[in-house]
Amino acid sequence: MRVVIARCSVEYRGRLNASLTPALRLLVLKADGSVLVHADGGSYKPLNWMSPPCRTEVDNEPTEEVHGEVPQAVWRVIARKTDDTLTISIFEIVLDHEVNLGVDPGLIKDGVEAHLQVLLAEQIGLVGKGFELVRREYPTAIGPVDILARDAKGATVAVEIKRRGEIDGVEQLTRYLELLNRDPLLAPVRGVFAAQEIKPQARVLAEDRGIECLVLDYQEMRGFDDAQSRLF
Amino acid sequence: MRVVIARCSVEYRGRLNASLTPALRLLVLKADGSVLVHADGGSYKPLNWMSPPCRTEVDNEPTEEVHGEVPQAVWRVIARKTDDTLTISIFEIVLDHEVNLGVDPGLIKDGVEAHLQVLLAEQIGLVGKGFELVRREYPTAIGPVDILARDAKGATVAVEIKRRGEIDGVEQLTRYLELLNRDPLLAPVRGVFAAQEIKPQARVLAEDRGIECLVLDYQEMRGFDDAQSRLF
DNA sequence: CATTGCATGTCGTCG
DNA sequence: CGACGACGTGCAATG
Repeated sequence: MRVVIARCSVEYRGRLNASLTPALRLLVLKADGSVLVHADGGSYKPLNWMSPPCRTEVDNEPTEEVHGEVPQAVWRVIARKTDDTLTISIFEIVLDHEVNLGVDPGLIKDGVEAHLQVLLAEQIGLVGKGFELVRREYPTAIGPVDILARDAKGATVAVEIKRRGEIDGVEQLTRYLELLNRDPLLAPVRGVFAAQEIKPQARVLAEDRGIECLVLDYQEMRGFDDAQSRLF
Repeated sequence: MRVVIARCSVEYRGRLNASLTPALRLLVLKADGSVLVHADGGSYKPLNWMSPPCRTEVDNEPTEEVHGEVPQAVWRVIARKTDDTLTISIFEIVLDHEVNLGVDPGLIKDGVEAHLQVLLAEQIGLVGKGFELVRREYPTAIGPVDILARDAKGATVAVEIKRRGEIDGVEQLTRYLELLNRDPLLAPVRGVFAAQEIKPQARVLAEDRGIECLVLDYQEMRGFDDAQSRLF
C-alpha cells in the first residue's frame, strides 16, 4: 500500500464523468491496484476511486497543463474490463509512504439477517401460538422463502424476515405468496412480514394485502437463545 | 486529517458486531471525527469505520490485554446518536502523519439518471413514433413519474427510467400505473420501462404485467443531443 | 425530521 | 461469469 498526501486534481471517465479541481487530498494506492481519493470529510466513500482489477500508468514528465499548471506527475488508472479511467494530476506531494501490510486476516461478523432467521426458526412460537416450522430457506422457482411454517390449525404460513422492513420486502413476500398459493398442496398460504423495525408505509402496504406484521426484538431473541444453550 | 499505519485490532458494536484480529492496517481519522480502517485490498469500503457525527476517546495507558497483548493505546470512537462504538487497539505504529487538508472544493458530476431522463424527454420519439411529451417528473401522490407522454393515438404512457433495470424498478412503475389508472382523465395508462440495461428477471416481470421494455443507448442519445445543439 | 429513491454503490452467494 | 439480494448500505432531495 502506498499512502500519498498531495495537491492534485482528478478526472473520472466511465459510467459517468466526474472531476475534482486541484486541492490537497489523501491518495491511497492499494496492493491490488485500486486507488482511493479521500478528502477530509464525507465518510467513508472516497471522492473518487478506481476498483480492481485495474492498472496504473505513471507519467513522471508530463508536459501538458492541467488547470493552468504543469503537474509534476500524472497517474492514469485504467479499469481492466470497462475502460473506465481515473486520471490524477499531482502538483505537489506532502507525504509519500509505502508499506507492505500483508494479507488481512479479515472481518468476523455476527448479527445479520441470517442470524435473525435462525433465531426465529428456533422460536417459531413468536409468530403465533402452536406454530410449527416446516423449513428455513424453503425453495421456490423465484428464490427461497425465509421460513415456511404451519399454524395451529395446520394452515401454511410464509415468513419474510428483514432487519429493516420496507416496501421492497413486502413486494418480495407478495410474489412468494402468489406463487405458493398456486400450489394446491400448500394453498391457502398466509404471509407474515417480520423485521426488527417496520416502516409505516411498508406496514400499510402489508396490511392492505392481508399480510401480518411482526416486530422482532433481536436482543430478546438472542437472550432466549443463550438461555436455551446454557441449559445443555 | 490524521493518517496512521499501525498494527491494530478493531471491534465494532452497533447494528451488528464485527471484529478484526491484530494486523497492520491503514487508519484514517478525518477532521469531522469519522474514522476508517483500511486493509490492502477490497475497494473502496473500509474493513471497519465510524461515520460522523462521532467523537473519539483516547486511552494512552491501557492496562488490559487485548488478544494476549497490552496495546500501547486504545481509541474508542463513539457515534453521537446511535451509541455504536468502534474500539481500536494499537499495538505498534509504523506511520503517524497529521495534515490540514482544508475544505475540499468538491466533486462535479455529469451523466446520471437525471441526464438520461432529460435526453429521453427530448427524444421522446425513441419510446414510439408520434409520441409527445406531457411532462418530466409528473407528480403523483406516491412520488413523481419520470416521464408522462401520449402515444400517436393520444393514449397516456408512463415511462420509468433506470440506469440498470431491475425488479425494483418494475415494481415502482407498477405502483405508479395502478395509481394513474384510477384517474379517469388519464386511464388507460400503459407503462414503459426504459433502462441502459434490463435484467432478465425484470424483463420477464415487466412483460408479464404488460409493461413494455426499452433499452436505451446513452452514448447514442448523448451524441444525438450534441448534434442537435451544434445546429444552433 | 422522516421518507424516498439513487449509487461509478460494494459485497457475498448461488446457479 | 452473471444474476440477485443484503448492506453497519451512504447520500441527497423532498414533504
